[in-house]
Amino acid sequence: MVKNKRNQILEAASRSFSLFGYKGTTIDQVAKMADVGKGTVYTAFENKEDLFHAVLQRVIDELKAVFAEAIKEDQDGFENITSALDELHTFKEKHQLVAKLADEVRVLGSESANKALQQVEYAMIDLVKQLLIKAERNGKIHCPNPQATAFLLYKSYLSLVTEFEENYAPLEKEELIDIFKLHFMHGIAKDEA
Amino acid sequence: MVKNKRNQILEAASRSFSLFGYKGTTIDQVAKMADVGKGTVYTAFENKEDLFHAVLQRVIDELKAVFAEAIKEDQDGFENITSALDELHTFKEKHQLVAKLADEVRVLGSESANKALQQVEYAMIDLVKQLLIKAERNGKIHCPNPQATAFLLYKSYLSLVTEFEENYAPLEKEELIDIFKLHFMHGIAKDEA
Amino acid sequence: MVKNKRNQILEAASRSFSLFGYKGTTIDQVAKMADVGKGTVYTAFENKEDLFHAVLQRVIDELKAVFAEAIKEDQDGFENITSALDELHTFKEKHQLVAKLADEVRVLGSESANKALQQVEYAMIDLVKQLLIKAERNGKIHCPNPQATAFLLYKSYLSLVTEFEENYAPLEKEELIDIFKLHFMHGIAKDEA
Amino acid sequence: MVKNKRNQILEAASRSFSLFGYKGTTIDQVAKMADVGKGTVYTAFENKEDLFHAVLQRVIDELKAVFAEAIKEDQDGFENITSALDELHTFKEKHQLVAKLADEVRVLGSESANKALQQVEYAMIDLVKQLLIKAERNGKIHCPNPQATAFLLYKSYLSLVTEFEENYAPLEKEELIDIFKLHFMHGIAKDEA
DNA sequence: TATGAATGAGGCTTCATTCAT
DNA sequence: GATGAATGAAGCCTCATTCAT
Repeated sequence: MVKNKRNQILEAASRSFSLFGYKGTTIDQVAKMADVGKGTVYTAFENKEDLFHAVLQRVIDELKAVFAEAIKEDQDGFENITSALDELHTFKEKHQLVAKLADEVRVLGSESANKALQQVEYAMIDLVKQLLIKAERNGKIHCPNPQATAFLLYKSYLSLVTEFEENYAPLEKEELIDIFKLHFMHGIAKDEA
Repeated sequence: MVKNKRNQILEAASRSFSLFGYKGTTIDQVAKMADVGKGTVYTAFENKEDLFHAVLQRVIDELKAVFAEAIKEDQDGFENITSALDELHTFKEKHQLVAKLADEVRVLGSESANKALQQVEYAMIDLVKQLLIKAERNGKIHCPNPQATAFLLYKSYLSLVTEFEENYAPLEKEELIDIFKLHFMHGIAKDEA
Repeated sequence: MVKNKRNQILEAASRSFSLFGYKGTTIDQVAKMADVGKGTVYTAFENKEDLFHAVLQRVIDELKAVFAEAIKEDQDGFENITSALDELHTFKEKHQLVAKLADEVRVLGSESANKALQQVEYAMIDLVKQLLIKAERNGKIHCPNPQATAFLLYKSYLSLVTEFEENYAPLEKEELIDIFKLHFMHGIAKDEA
Repeated sequence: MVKNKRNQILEAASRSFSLFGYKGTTIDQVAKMADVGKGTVYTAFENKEDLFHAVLQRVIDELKAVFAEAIKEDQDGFENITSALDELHTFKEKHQLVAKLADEVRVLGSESANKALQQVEYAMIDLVKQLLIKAERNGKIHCPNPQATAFLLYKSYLSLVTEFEENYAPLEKEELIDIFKLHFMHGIAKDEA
């Protein structure tokens, strides 16, 4: 069962990278967590970086799929940020992993891993951008720099579901959506000068 | 001149940690960049972690000082986000370093370094929070969850001056301020339903 | 063959510790002498001290075994120092190693190694003491301070087979026994024949 | 005061070598204990080994002097082992240092240090040997192998005042003498009283 | 194909020694 | 002459990777 072992390893690596980061993950760890021999890791993957790459790719693919779904369903263009975030939120853990790996990659950054990771981010941010553009065309929002807005939305979401939860307070999904509505949709200024 | 060599090393370490991260930085590297012998690093610092800690502390202290200034000058309470960001922006590089180190620490996190870093973030986010609360009392803004808002403002700022610039486009200070005004002060919704 | 490599290393370490002492022995040395890679040493032993400990333990165990034999065979109680020394002498090299390691341990003494080493010495000296006490009860010898006598016998034996041989003259087994008979038997014998 | 500093260092090194051994003694340690700068050690001594050598030499010289005295006073030839040991015992600490250094030297043994140390031992053992020979000529003792006997006497003395005291029980001078009388005098005396 | 014992490059740290002040 | 900051060789240990079974 080639695929089976490979998946065990991928799963274990995913968990380990997420918990301990790239340098903090040893092949021994992964092998043990996957319940396979150390050598087996090297029959399934070229080397540590290749394994990292594969973990990344899997997350990327899953997230892309979610977004492909999301964009199909959203016909009105960002009208209901609520449901979009709702959808997004079902993959909170995946995003948390992405955030962790992004840290890693920024820090240790083998070029290739970096590229792979940026691919996800680009894809997701670009998707948000498309939604924003559509929404503006529909006259729903005012958004002169959709690139920056999309970037901010995505990054803010990540920050909230990773660090904020960790260091300040856990957030219910409703609170999370409220925060987004407040800040991005409406703004905090009381009387708009 | 004790302080001189120590500062050379601190400076070099700062650059190296910023570029390659904690694990990615070797003492040999630092020594070479500081143009001192490897052993010299160990006359100035107990060990690698101590050096890291010192780099962190220096940034922390500088940032704390900036913020102490900033809060004094802002008498109206967040009225002019413009000038606040302006002030903040003079320390862009320091923040970029903090962001990098924060990644490191989150990933490799020796407890002590982690504590030190959170201290800065707490301090800065708390400071923003105070400004927000004051502004709300003055009726300038509507802000039901100042903690979250402060967190978002700080993190968004960091994201923009680090990753956004790196991956998408460099931002002029004016653009940066515009982005903040647009998103946080006013919001992007055209007619608020 | 796990035990095989482990034994190669143990053997090599034994020789190296014996020749160059603890500090004077490098892991590289041991690895080279054992004809294994440096890393292999660390698959078999936790660290250098652990290796030292293991070497010590092996000698200890061997010597304990010899003594267990010796005491069984001596039914008359130290009557025939000749045969006792004879027996003992078959492990001359081991004792020489113990002496060397004892020097090391006294000098560099990690507590644990020290404990281990004293265990052997205590065991062996105590055994001699028991023999002395038995012999005295049987009226064979006069020995008011068996502790001191046992200590002296053991240490003298060690000195003779290590330093004396090294610095003055090699000793035939018969000479060694003669020396002991002369100095200690005649000294401690109650009725002088 | 050249001699003064040099003596401070010699004194400090003596203590440190005695306490921590050769490898266990750092030049920093010695400098601190001598209350001089580290560099000063190198103005007074060529290098660490030279310092060690000097410490050794000083002990050697002192002990030689004691023995020179001892042999003059003993006109009867080993008749009164009591008074000989008595004399010897006033230099117990020196002997303990010699024992410690001897361990060191055996372990780390630079040839030169080894030679130096053996010189003391040779000198002292030889002196004992002369006494033994004289005593035998006078018909006081029976001693077919004075070399070995002298060696044993000296080593036994050292063992008793170092290890035995440390590990078993402190010895009063009287006890020590009794032990020697018991083991060696009665053993080697021709006519057993 | 799966395994894990074996490997060695590379990193941190210590400390004897030098040299500018 | 005295000093101690600076140095780098050398030692211990980790871990990605290989290879014989």
